[in-house]
Amino acid sequence: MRSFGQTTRGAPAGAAYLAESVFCTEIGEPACRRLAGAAHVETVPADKVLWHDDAPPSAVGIVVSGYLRFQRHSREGRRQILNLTVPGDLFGQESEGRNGYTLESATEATLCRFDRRVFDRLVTEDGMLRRALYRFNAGRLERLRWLTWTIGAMRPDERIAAFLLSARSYMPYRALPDGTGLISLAVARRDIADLLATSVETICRVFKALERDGLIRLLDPAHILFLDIDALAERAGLTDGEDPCAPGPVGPKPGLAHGPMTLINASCAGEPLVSVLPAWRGGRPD
Amino acid sequence: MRSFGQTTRGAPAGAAYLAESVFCTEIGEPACRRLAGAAHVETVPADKVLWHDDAPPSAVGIVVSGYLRFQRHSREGRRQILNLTVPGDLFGQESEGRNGYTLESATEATLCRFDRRVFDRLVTEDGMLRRALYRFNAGRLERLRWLTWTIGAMRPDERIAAFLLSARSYMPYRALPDGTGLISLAVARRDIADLLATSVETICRVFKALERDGLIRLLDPAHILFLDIDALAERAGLTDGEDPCAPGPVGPKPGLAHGPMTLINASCAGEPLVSVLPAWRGGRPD
DNA sequence: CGGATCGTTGAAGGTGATCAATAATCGTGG
DNA sequence: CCACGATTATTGATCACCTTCAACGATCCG
Repeated sequence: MRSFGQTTRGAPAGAAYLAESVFCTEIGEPACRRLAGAAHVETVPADKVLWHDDAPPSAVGIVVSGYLRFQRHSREGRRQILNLTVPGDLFGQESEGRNGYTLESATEATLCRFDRRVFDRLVTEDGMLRRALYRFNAGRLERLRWLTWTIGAMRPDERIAAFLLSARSYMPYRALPDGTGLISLAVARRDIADLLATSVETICRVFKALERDGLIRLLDPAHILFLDIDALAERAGLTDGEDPCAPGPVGPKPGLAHGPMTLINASCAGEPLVSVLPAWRGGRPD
Repeated sequence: MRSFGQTTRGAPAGAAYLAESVFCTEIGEPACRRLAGAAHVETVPADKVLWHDDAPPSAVGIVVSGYLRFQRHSREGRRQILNLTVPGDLFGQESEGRNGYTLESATEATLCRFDRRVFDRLVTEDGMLRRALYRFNAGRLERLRWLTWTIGAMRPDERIAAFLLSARSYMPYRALPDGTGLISLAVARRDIADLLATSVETICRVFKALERDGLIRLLDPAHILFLDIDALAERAGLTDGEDPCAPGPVGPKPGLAHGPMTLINASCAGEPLVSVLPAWRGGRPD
């Protein structure tokens, strides 16, 4: 199932993926049909560079599954992730600036790419597509505001709690009947750290602290059971229960617009959860 | 000259301001003329709330002079400024999210406001205006990326040095023939601190440290003389001399599009600079 | 002149990054 | 199947940095 290390290509079969995506319903029937002709599906391994600042942004498309990181490096090796591109998101439009940005895959990812010329021409012709792009950019801006706010005004432990809560809307998450919830952290610690402007060690420690206090339970490095979501929100600094925005899907219905994403297959009732979890095989949540 | 504490209104006289603004050349002749009819100029004192999240965003317009802060407060009193709206910028479009954002004047500011209904109608009708709005949003996003990167990956002293350099393009700045430069910090320490996610004390100390090292000279709290711009860039973490983006004007020619902004009236040659500086009368750079 | 705000300076203390070591897991190859 | 190296997650200890608290001086406004 995992075709690591090499890139699989699928030609216009991408139409199938496209048809059921939120993006397609956003841009309307005609644009979707014309785009489907110029689409092809591609699966890239983790940590693959999609483009950096000098390479022209030949890539436009939507993420079918997996996660991309839009980031910037400093000469001293420091890194800041500015956007986590999640399934359903559009990518390739970020290339406005000529700064040292890089777009990489954070996990193995399946992408539905469009030919850029076709895409650009369609943008000039189709008003509905333009409006959708406008909304996407507005969503990007709002997500970045959330991130900036979180990094600038929150302590690391608050950031991490807030991130966990927000991740419910764009990472495999299953609310269980007893009020708890099971989440699958799709990206590595390092990426979470560089997104939240902290260190992997701090993330570990905060996770353990949250577990000590009975807010979460660490099943394995990639799976966390939320035991007390309200207390978690308390930790995150928001007295109101719900997170406002956070790096989630940018579509019109954030939190619902998952697109093709496999949910965790967990038992429903009081059954021991660990037993139904796939052994953590590094290959991240399936 | 300073009508502090009360708000002065000027009716359609705003057309004059509008005509010479970058914004107007951006949106084209016809849109500009129609907008001028619905424009009126208003001068607000510092620290005036233009809107917060519950109040409908009745305000749309461009900043003629002065600075606005787009910010978010936490319950514990922490604040993060997410955008510094500078002369020439469009404001009032940020209101997408329903989060706890606030738009306030950071200094006394002169605004050219548009009737929102006229503006919205014009947006639906005029494609050139729409394209200009798109560019403005793209610029906003790029500026926020710079801020997020700076806060997340830089140390406080690096942030402050980078901020000083970037401020050259959107605050009163005068390059002097001998290679130095004189800048007028238009906003208070507190605002700089909350923009860069640090404290006013740290800003003071870093300023003093930069002065000790001969990079700058503190003339008075609002005026700084840049003595060694290259070394300043070095401190800012960028080995390349120039700052890439930073919170500057969002127009097509960042750094040049000052619009109506008074420059520092300083002597040109080796004359003592302090003598020509207006005594710092709290009222910020005129 | 008195109150308020802002900027500057000093001291202290906590916090989180950094370094270092161990454990666990995966991929490879035998 | 097992050994091996590489990568990642975890845990511990140390320390520098920066925030916080406090006090003072300067300026503005009444």
